[in-house]
Amino acid sequence: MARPKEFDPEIAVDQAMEVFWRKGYAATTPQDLVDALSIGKGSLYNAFGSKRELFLRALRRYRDTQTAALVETLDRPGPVKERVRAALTAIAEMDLADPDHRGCLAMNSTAELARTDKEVADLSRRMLDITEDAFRTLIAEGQRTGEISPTRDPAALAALLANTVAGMRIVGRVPEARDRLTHIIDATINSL
Amino acid sequence: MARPKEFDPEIAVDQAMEVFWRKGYAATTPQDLVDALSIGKGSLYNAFGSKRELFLRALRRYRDTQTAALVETLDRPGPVKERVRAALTAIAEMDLADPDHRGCLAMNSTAELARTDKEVADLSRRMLDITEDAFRTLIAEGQRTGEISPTRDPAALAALLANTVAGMRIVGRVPEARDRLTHIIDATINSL
DNA sequence: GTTATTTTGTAATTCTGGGTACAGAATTTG
DNA sequence: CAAATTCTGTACCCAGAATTACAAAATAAC
Repeated sequence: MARPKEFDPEIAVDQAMEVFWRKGYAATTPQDLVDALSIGKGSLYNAFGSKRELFLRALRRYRDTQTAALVETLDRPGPVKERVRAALTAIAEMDLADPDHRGCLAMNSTAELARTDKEVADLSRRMLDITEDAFRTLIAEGQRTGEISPTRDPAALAALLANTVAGMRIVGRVPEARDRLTHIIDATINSL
Repeated sequence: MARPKEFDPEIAVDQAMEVFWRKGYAATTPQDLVDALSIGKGSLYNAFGSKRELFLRALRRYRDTQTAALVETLDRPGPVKERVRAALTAIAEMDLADPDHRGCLAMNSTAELARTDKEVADLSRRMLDITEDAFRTLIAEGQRTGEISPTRDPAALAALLANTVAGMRIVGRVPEARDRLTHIIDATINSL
């Protein structure tokens, strides 16, 4: 109906996500975004309205891709405990391999903004819910196959595993985290 | 030797800690600090040099008081598992009772600053180390008394417990955390 | 009581963050 | 092609952040 955009908003959101992930919300300036997305300020504000709106889009995108990746890993065939280990190991390796030590955008945002921004808080809650659901389903399967004791409460165990993931993503940001993360994974698997 | 300070720097650091804890580092302005400490800007900068230096003093103080409180709880008499439960419950209740949902200053600061501020990152690592040590000692005691299986690796289990605490303090900040935290504690105790 | 020293409060000061205004360019529709 | 509409880039704007400057005040030492 009129002049078309010269950039792809979806790609732009992805790029914005990287910036927010690396620097945090408050520390990211409009100029950082303009530089990273390679568009003008006019286009930025025309397309996304405000820094916060763009941030929320980026955070939603992050949640969706991350939870999908976790569910995908947990859904692969094999013994249940091995699948849990694979998922935790993937997360640990991801954090350790990242030279920027960005951790998890959602947990970082929770720490930074959950108190004042309800929308961010709800987004994080949703992400934890999805993570817990995925673990609960897996644990129930493990109890059917006999890999996990039927006396354990799947809901509680799932909450614990989701919490372990959340913790790892913060702990993975402090220096010399490798041994810590390895210990956490080993002890977790031995606790199932 | 000259004019004495009209305020107690120790108390001022405590008050600054409260502000940083509530608002985060970047979101705290010198004006916020001046208001909370009830001193002038001149005094603030004369006494502490810069916002960052004051923040680091506050963070150190936080680490010291928090770790001391945890160690104190874990050192109380009673069965080992009950002591772990008491410590986790105390943390959960603290987070749930706080109307501001501030979580843990050290973990919040890690999420916000660990990537760029080595001093903050090292401080957080130290706090995790102390926490882990306290749990490890307790677990060793549990293995001596037979409360905890001797086949388990105390170091790994301690890392897991410290990580559980770290996770809880983030997770406790999202809405409707009570059930989640209760589940986490129950599953943790059942995993020992 | 004078001097030296440190603290205090107020008033600048500088810089940046987040955003707006606007003129011109690129489209679609008819 | 004209009209209507939406995008783009540049320039501008204003508030507030973090600090500094400085004069006046309070004290200790002599």
